[in-house]
Amino acid sequence: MAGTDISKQAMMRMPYYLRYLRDAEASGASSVSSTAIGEALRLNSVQVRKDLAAVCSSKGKPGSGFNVRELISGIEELLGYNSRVDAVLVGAGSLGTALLSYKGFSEYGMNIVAAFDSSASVCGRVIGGREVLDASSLEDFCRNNSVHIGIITVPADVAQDVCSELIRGGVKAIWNFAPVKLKVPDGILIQNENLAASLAVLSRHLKNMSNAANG
Amino acid sequence: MAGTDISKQAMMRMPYYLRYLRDAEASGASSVSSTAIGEALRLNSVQVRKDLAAVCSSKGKPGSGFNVRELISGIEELLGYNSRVDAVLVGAGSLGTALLSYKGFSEYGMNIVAAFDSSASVCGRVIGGREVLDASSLEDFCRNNSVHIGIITVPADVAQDVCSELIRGGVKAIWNFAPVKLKVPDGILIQNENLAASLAVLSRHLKNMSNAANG
DNA sequence: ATAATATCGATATCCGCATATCGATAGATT
DNA sequence: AATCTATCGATATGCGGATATCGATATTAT
Repeated sequence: MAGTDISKQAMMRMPYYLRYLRDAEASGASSVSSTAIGEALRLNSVQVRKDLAAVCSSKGKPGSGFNVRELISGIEELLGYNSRVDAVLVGAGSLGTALLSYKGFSEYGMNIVAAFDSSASVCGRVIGGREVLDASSLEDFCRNNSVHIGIITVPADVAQDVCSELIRGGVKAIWNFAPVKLKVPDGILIQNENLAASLAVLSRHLKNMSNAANG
Repeated sequence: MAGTDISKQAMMRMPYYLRYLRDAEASGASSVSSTAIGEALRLNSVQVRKDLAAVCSSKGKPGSGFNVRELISGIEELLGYNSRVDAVLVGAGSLGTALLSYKGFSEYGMNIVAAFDSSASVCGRVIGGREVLDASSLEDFCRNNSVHIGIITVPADVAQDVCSELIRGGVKAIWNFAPVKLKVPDGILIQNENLAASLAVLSRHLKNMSNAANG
């Protein structure tokens, strides 16, 4: 079945393809070549073909390329943009508040149904249209509402506890913004979104540049 | 010189090491073994040694391990947590506002000195203690203030324009939150922080799980 | 109809990074 | 002091993903 055999890396390129294809369709294109996509996205055309081949049964035709509409449908289907997945967010600090206020997630098929925090001063407040609930009810909430995605935006030292609680509540995939490696049983996915790590890469680049400049 | 020969992947693991080491130091440990680190962080001990060897001149000693304090200093130095790097943020929408409000960056040595937006309704507003400036002054601001890091949180369709402008202003590294592949000349680093891509990975996992369950 | 061009899919190669192996050395134990 | 154990660094192996090559096929032009 589609999806299983797609590498994580390829999956992460899908949103880029999708955006390009939507633009192309808006420009009136009905078919597009892997060469053109590759050029626009700075990807090898072979890689583009390989990625797209895994998306949907729609084959590319020599001479013309791929059918834009079919690819768009295929990728949207693959990414789940047409369906809705519920998620909970834990940790209504500055980053958590940020994500709660962000309007873009619904476009990606994700719906944050509830937010949690352990601090009494935050509980009860409404952020991004959702009331912040007490963290003690987290596990039950997940179980009762069949929530399978958890977003962790708590401080590092409590991230593991929150993680374990989410899993006990039935969560299968966790988006972790805390700068710690979480320990989870097999079958649970952790997707780390480590801002510190990204900054490290930026920092390395600047350092290398100044080193190169100064000898 | 330290830093150049460290892979991007290794660099991204550094914040995890640092956190672990700080915890260890707080617990009174003066030395720590690669085995212990690897176990805590779910990393191969060989990889840990290789990463740490690249950090600082401090060698690990057989029998006891690495000196905690020296490692911490080395990593902090490597990551630039002791120095200050100025950055500008472009796009004060919901995500941009989120990042501006986030207090954690200073801890990582990054200082967002100014925010920009093209919308008249947003310019002049104060977010996270910084006034939002008009986007037309972006390039000059970067040049005049020697800003070398740009953060892009604008909609996808204008991200490339903003990117080019940042580069003309002298920016050397860009943290890109827009879901597009930016085209830049050699020597400019783009670090993509694609939330849609992360969600894609979560989505794939859930899909695979339900497929596995339903046959 | 025929030739030229664009594009595809499949196979093979290459590369970076993670992992495994192994001899050497510091510290602990008896 | 002799021996044992933990840990290190260096070298070799393995794997996943990106890239290159090549024959085949569709479209376009003459």
